[in-house]
Amino acid sequence: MSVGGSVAERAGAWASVRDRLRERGLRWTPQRRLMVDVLAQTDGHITGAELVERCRELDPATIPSTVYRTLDVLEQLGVIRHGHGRDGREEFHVLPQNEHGHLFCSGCSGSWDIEAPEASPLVRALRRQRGFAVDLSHLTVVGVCEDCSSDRGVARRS
Amino acid sequence: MSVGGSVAERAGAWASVRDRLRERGLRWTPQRRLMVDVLAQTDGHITGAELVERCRELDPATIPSTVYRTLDVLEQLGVIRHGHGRDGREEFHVLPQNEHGHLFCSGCSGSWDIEAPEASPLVRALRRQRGFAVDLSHLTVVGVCEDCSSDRGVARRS
DNA sequence: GGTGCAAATGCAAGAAGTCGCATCAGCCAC
DNA sequence: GTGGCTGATGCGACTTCTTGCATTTGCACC
Repeated sequence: MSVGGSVAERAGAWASVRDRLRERGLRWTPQRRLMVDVLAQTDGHITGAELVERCRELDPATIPSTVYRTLDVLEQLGVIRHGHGRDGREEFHVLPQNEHGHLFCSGCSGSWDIEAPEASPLVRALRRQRGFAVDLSHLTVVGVCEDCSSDRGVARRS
Repeated sequence: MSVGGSVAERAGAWASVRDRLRERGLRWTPQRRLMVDVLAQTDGHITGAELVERCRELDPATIPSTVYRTLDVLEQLGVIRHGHGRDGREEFHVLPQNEHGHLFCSGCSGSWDIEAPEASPLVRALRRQRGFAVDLSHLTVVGVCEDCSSDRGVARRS
């Protein structure tokens, strides 16, 4: 499920999608090929709506429900991982190498990654006290960043 | 912004909404009165859709956009606070006394509260390292609970 | 009790998904 | 190369909000 970091390894991960689908009795269709092409050119994050739009640029016949269903399948293969952004909308991490969460500022709408070491106090505490295994890629922490709190307490919708 | 915990204090908090609105030049309308009535009978959490439905039971003429707009206003008064549930849908904490976050299990869809002490390792770390002020009421941690991880790794949509 | 202005409402259209179902088409076996 | 099984697609309807705009109405002032 973990995928390497070099350009070649990333390309390999995408190239293997076709075979990984077939191994599971799933199919390699033109629509899925298009989506994989688009995702292979994407770094970091993408929302469902953005992906639909980019696919439509290449093939205007793209249907949203197909895109969302294929995203579910690709998530099962581990090549993407979904989370929820600051407004609760779905967001996908492409080729999640190092699982990470997100920090959102409700003042300036800024966004930062939270790497595993930074989250580990919480992750460890929850595991120890509740036996709960946190899905870090799914973690979104909302609050106010340093810059915004020194400005003033703007409380925008998040 | 913080509201007491006894029944009388809670009732008082709701009763004061009318005057708190007027103080700000805002209005007390039949629609808002209805919503406050419904919320006053609500413990803990409610989603926007649930609230719309309950209001409609009492007044079938209830319009969703009015409800959502009023929720924004009530949040500014501090009597509710919004967050995002496991599926990213909006969820409101009614009369937030002790700010808390949520833990969701993607296996069994179970939900637990995270109180401040439990989250404090993360909150403190982010404040110290980044000057970031976490909004705890907005925190939703997704993962797999003890029971589900001992069963097997069911990976349902979250 | 009336008047006027700004706030709220109602309505309609739109965004972002989600779901059920009939049809289509990969792909495995022959 | 063909056929058939089953997974995938396309489509339409629905959910949950969100936003713009015309109309209504609360309420402060006279």
